Amino acid sequence: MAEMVKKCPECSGINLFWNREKGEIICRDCGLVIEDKMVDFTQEWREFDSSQAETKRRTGAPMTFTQYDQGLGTEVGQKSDLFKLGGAERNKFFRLRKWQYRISTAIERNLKLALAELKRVSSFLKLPKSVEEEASRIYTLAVQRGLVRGRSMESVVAGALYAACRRHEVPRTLDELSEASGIEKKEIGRTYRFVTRELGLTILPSNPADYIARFASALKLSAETQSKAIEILEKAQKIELTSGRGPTGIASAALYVSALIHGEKRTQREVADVAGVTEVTIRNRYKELLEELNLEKDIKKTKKKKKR
DNA sequence: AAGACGAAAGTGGTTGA
DNA sequence: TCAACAACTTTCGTCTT
Repeated sequence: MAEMVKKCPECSGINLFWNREKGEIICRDCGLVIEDKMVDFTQEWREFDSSQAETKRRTGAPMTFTQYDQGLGTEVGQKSDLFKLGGAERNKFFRLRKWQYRISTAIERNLKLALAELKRVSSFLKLPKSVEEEASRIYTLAVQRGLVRGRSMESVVAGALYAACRRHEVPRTLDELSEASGIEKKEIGRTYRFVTRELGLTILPSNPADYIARFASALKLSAETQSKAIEILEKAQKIELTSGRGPTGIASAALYVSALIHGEKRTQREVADVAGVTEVTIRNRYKELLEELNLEKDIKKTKKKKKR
């Protein structure tokens, strides 16, 4: 009995990702959340002032970084504490509370705006919830360390998202982030580097294989072609053809070759557009792949097959 | 005619003195 | 801080299918 392979109902991709913590199954190709056990009936979470917080905030809320203070706030004292204090102490108390209020409202305001923007960009790119959560966490940390100062809020948001994508092995290119957020590519790259360095986030160099699934589905290539492309990538990595080169270029070249081998030819132009690189780059990588992995025979084989 | 190929010049980013 | 450098892009002419 053949086991049923789960497919994404949206794009029928097979590259599904099970996020155990959140109980979600996510399609890595199109970002669709396929199974989400926690049906979300929650009310609108935004609070506009502390009185609304009283009515809108629910006790026992899950701690989340998409909420500006992770759903948990700290305040300097309550009025009832005042009875315990003397005059000088009392003044100090008010001063502290005033400052606390000022600082927290400034950060709060920033976070509310930023997280709204973050959600917008995230949903535009159809990113899974787990990535959005991670990005929110990164952004929150960045704000707390004052890393946003001197930079536009949007660019830090984009940088945080970019970092979160890489950490969750669902990389998006800088171009995609740029399109979604309206921030220049180099600006995103800069804030991304800055933020990750300052926060000491370790980011693995992105793996070309992570791009394959998404590019392949955009080009409507078969699953066999996909796995062949990944196979090629692995070989290429072993002989260190991949180091130092842009991961998208390598991924697209591998995909291009693999499509040729399986007789599902796509033009260099098509692959280049999807991957966000130029034909020239594909050609260069493609040439290297052919030379180093002697794949010519595989391609010739499929050509002969076609003639018959 | 379209796609593939390759050369040449330009760009943005990294590295090492 | 500056220059050398590698990767990648843009542009354009030529070859192949």
